[in-house]
Amino acid sequence: MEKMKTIDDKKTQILYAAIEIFAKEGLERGKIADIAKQAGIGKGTIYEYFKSKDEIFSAIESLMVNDGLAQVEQLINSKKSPTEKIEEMASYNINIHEAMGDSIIIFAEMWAQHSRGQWHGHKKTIFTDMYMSYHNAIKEILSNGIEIGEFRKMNKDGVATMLLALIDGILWQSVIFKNVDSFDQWKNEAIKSFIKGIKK
Amino acid sequence: MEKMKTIDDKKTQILYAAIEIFAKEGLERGKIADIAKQAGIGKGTIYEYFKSKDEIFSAIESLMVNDGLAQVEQLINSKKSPTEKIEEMASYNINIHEAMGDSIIIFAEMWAQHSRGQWHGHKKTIFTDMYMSYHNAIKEILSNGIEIGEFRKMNKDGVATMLLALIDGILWQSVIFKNVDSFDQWKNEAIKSFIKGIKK
DNA sequence: AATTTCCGACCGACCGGTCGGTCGTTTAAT
DNA sequence: ATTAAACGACCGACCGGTCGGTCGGAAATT
Repeated sequence: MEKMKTIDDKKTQILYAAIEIFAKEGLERGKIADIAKQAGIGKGTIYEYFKSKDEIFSAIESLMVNDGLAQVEQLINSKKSPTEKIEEMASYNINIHEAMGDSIIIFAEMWAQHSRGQWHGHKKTIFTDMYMSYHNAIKEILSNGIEIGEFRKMNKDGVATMLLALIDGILWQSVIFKNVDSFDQWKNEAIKSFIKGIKK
Repeated sequence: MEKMKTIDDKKTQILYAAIEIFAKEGLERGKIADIAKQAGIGKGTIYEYFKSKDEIFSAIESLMVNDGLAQVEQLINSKKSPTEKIEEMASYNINIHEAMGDSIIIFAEMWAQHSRGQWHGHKKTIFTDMYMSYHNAIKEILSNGIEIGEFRKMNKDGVATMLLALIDGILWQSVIFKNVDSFDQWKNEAIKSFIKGIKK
């Protein structure tokens, strides 16, 4: 177990180095040698823990996806009102870059990889699964809100898609216009408008 | 002049081949040799018309960006009501993939490239300019709508950001879940909700 | 009209640099 | 002393870009 832990730590160390490099350079231009340097280890060592570059990338995806899903689950099971839940989910996800710092850009890489993959008819990915989970979580909140009369009747799939779209889109714009200081204000207006759009 | 036309046609021919290849493989994995093959010409010939792979990519961006901006300008100057303008803009942009077919994925590539570019502190790109244009166009429509009492008072930057985010996000989800047949329904619900959120 | 010269679009074999992955050796741990 | 972990020089596949040569047709010459 102690040994297991050591291995996990090293894997994590490599993973975080890889996140930084891939975010900065992209999957193709980010070199294994760079990751090794960033992690402060030798290049060969990386291959003691991962079979290939692709495996590293997949591991990063799992890491991030699982983080997000854990957050959602926690939120779903909390005692807040539907409106608060929606607000919180949007706010949390839009602010995710505060927690991730600049490495947030790695999501762009993931998007590019997976949209290409989906398009090629590859099997469903962990990434699309994540979207489905989010989508369903939101639907659940909406159903609940409608039930207790907090929200109007609506096409729940449409609205769930909309909220996810909103979260993603705002996040991306914050990446591109990263020096916009009134971002918080924008974000709040967006969430407020969204809530107004679904209120009874 | 006749010669000029020939050159333009060849450039266009290469560009469309490149769009197909880059959409399918990404900027890094899409090989010049593949583009040549797709265009039905020799590899060397490509370099008669473009200086480098990057230049081809830039040309593709200009092509797409300019198309979008022309659309926006036309819409802005039309005689429709602000509400209709908003609806139409959202609808047009969300449906853009109908016009572009599979090549829509090249936008993912553009996103990835530019967010990375921003990170590296590159100068503003044609891509960010495009966003600003859209943003300002939406603000103008909103201002007008508020003036004539069709929309409530709001933080226009926030709402413009929100609408752009929404458009992008929905578009992307349609790419990832491309086999969703109720997409139109979702789209309409999203637009309807948005409008309700900004009505007076 | 026939013939020669000239042109430049087109081509793809080739070159040089790059980088993922390997492996024999060194170092550390037990 | 034995085993496990770490290492980085090395290999070779790969690919963007180059360049000398080809060839069809236009212009010049006869």
